[in-house]
Amino acid sequence: MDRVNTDKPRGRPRSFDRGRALERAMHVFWRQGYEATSVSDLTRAMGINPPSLYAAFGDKEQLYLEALGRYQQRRVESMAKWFDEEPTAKAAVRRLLTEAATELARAGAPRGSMLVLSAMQCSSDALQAKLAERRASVRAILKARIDRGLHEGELARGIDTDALVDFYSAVFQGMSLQARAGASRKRLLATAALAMRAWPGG
Amino acid sequence: MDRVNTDKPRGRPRSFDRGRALERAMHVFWRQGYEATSVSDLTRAMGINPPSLYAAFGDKEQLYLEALGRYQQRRVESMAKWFDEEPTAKAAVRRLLTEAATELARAGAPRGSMLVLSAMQCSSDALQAKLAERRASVRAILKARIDRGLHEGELARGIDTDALVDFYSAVFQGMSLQARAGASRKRLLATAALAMRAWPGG
DNA sequence: CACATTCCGTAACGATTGCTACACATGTAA
DNA sequence: TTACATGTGTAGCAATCGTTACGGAATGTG
Repeated sequence: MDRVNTDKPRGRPRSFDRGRALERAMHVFWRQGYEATSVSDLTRAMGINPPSLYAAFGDKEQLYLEALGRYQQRRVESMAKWFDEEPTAKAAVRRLLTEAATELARAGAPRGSMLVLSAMQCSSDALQAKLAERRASVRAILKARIDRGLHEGELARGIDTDALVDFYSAVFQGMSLQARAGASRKRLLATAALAMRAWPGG
Repeated sequence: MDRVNTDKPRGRPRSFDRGRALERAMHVFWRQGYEATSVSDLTRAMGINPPSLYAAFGDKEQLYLEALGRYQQRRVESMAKWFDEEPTAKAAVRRLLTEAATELARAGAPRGSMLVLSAMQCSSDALQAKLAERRASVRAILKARIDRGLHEGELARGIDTDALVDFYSAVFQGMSLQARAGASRKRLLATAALAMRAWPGG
């Protein structure tokens, strides 16, 4: 529903960069979570006043969902690339976890995955339901890659790929929390390496 | 500094059961987190009015810490028992994860570990620091049990027990988040079983 | 120029937040 | 009974919450 400005815009033009403002909002939400971020935190970080925020983004919840959407889009693109580059499901999962170790502990960005952290940083039931959908969509990408390994014969028939997805998702979520608590990239890599020992068939 | 009431109490006696009220507060905090729980949520659940809450527990933060302390104490006691009953470090870790699968998905209680969830449900830096200490103390118990296995020759010399502790902590944290998201006991058990495949030496 | 349209900044709305002043109730001690 | 000490309930504090009404500023169109 976003008009992409092919028509000539009428009225006073917006005096700030919408994308840049969204990026700033994303970082604030990522660092503090939905509930703990106030609209005045947002307006301060975005460099605009409340009416501009509401005109451009709807309300706090819509802004959060759009910010999370931007975060999720990038993560999904990265995952798709990694999964495509790696020849096997096992290598793909290893790649996911090792890249995660670097991303989750990156300096200059909030620690941990915004998507994982969002799970508990908000209490609205309506919002929680939407967040669950988004997490499910990321989970589905991982499951698709592992199932592909199954169909290609990399994994023995009868392997419970849902259980594998649960396990590696849990490891990723745990790494996310540990990154949040200050764990170094090196320690996250060690956890990722141990997790790969659980892959079927060694 | 709590006087244990061996002396005769003077003045009007408290008209509610402090322990029962604390228990109710614990459940509310556990379900909703620190930030998302308002004092009026607490007073409603505890069946008392704000002045009674403040007189008996200090303020919202102290009440949270005391409620979390009660939760933590029980968890620590359980862990100590399990770790003492199991003959090896590997069996102890397996026991921890399988018991966790049951506890985290127990009906009638909030899903997930209150201690794990607390990591991101509050934004005060001062509070975060105290929560980090508590998580560290639980982590230390696990590390002590694994190190015991090392000293008893169960684990090969040179094994990085810190890495093992990181890994199994991450798995526990991930299971906690998945329990929160609705994962069944059965699926949590499957994750626990996969995690045990990463134990050194199979 | 006027006009319509859209955005910006100020300023404030009602609701809720964590917390407490105050008057009264209820207990022990003299 | 009187004095003291403590808890309870009402009622409301200042601050902040998410949100918006309003008037003026900036643009395109006639």
